[in-house]
Amino acid sequence: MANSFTEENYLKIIHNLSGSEGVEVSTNALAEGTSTRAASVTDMLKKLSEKELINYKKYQGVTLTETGEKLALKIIRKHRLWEVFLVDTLGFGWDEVHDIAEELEHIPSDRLVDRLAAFLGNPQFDPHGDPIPDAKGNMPTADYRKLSEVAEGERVAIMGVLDHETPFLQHLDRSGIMLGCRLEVKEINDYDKSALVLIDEVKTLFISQEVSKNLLVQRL
Amino acid sequence: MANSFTEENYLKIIHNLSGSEGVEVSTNALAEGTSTRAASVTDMLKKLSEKELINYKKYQGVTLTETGEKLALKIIRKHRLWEVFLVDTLGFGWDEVHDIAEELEHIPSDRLVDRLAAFLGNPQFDPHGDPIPDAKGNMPTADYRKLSEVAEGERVAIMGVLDHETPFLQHLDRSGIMLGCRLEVKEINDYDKSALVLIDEVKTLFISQEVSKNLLVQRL
DNA sequence: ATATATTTTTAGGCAACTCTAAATTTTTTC
DNA sequence: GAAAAAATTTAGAGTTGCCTAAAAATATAT
Repeated sequence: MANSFTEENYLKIIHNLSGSEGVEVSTNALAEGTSTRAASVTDMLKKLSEKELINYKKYQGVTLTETGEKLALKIIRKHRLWEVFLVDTLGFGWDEVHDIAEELEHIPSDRLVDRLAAFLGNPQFDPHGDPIPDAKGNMPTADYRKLSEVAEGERVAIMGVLDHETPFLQHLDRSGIMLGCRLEVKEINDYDKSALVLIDEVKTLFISQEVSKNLLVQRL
Repeated sequence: MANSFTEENYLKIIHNLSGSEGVEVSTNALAEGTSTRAASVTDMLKKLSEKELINYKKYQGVTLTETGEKLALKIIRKHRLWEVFLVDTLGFGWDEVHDIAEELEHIPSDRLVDRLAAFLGNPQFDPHGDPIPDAKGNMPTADYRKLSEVAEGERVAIMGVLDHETPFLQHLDRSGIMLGCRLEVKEINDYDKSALVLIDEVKTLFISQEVSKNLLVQRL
């Protein structure tokens, strides 16, 4: 009755695609998320459904059951704690840790996770600003806005990113943008919605809407 | 051409059963080591042989090729480094880490291993006293003797264990025996070869031959 | 040196997870 | 509200790693 690496990945991806409201996830979305074919997804959905980890009715998409949700949160907790470890303890860049954490998240010892969390100081957010559920599955709350939704004149701090891909994170690195940076939105260009921002009171920079849509901020 | 979790386990076990002289390992020994049946072992040996990771001739046992040996050492390096991490960094007992390290050893990033080693201070020995190969596969040398081979009157330090199972390690914990302890062999009982030893100049203790055969020591 | 015991391999098969191709259901469009 | 398009499921099959039962090779013993 243990759950395989593959099953765990499905639960995690269903959770991520399902959002906080627990919306139905489609077979095709899962095929894309798992990099497999839709037919393979259907097979796995039957299996997860038999194990009562998901609610599945043919052609209707899936949601996690309570048990499935708990398992998903456990895996997400592990993934994010390992990311903190890789960045804070081992000195990896935030653009390098996703794939390694993807493997580490399936190591199955509860005691390991709890000790790791304690060693790291029970962090609430990972290196990309994503919340880390506690051992009971409670997510720290944090209502962030996208930088693209901030009005001219507002002063905000960068709290997270929505795009976790290496190219985006490296672009931020090259621009000198990192978590915790303080921004003042000086001007928003009417034509392309790019923003002129003052970073940490020292440097001004243009940020395209493409980028600002993927930056999460909090009012200062 | 990547190697699976299972293949890696075979290489590691072949290495461990093969000893430093690279002696042939039998199918049955592998069946025992992998907790599978001999027929399954034969299947896997064919596969590893095709990949040129082992030298295999039917009915003749197997040895590692140079490539196989390098891979095995890499896995052993990872296993032992993770054990150091679990004990030194996370505070696990030396009797608790084997199974977790057994999983962690298959995480595949070279950069991860190197950074982990650096973070731990490039340790040469794991919590059980086993040598940790460096990134090139060189084993630190250490010629230890078994405590059971030490003569009356000698003074030695405990450097490692041969039995890695939880019950043995817990027995040592309860007896107050740990790596680095200094022993003076006061007396060896003729009848059952048990030894009366003085530990760290403060405490005397009887050690059965069963135990002393599994303790590795070095002359002081 | 031959019979017996042991070890190892072959043969055939099962479970997990994947695939392609074809069939079915749902959604969209006119 | 059909017909066309898109999404999903079924059918049949491949790979990996495991199994049992039976056959073949090697080792042991008298």
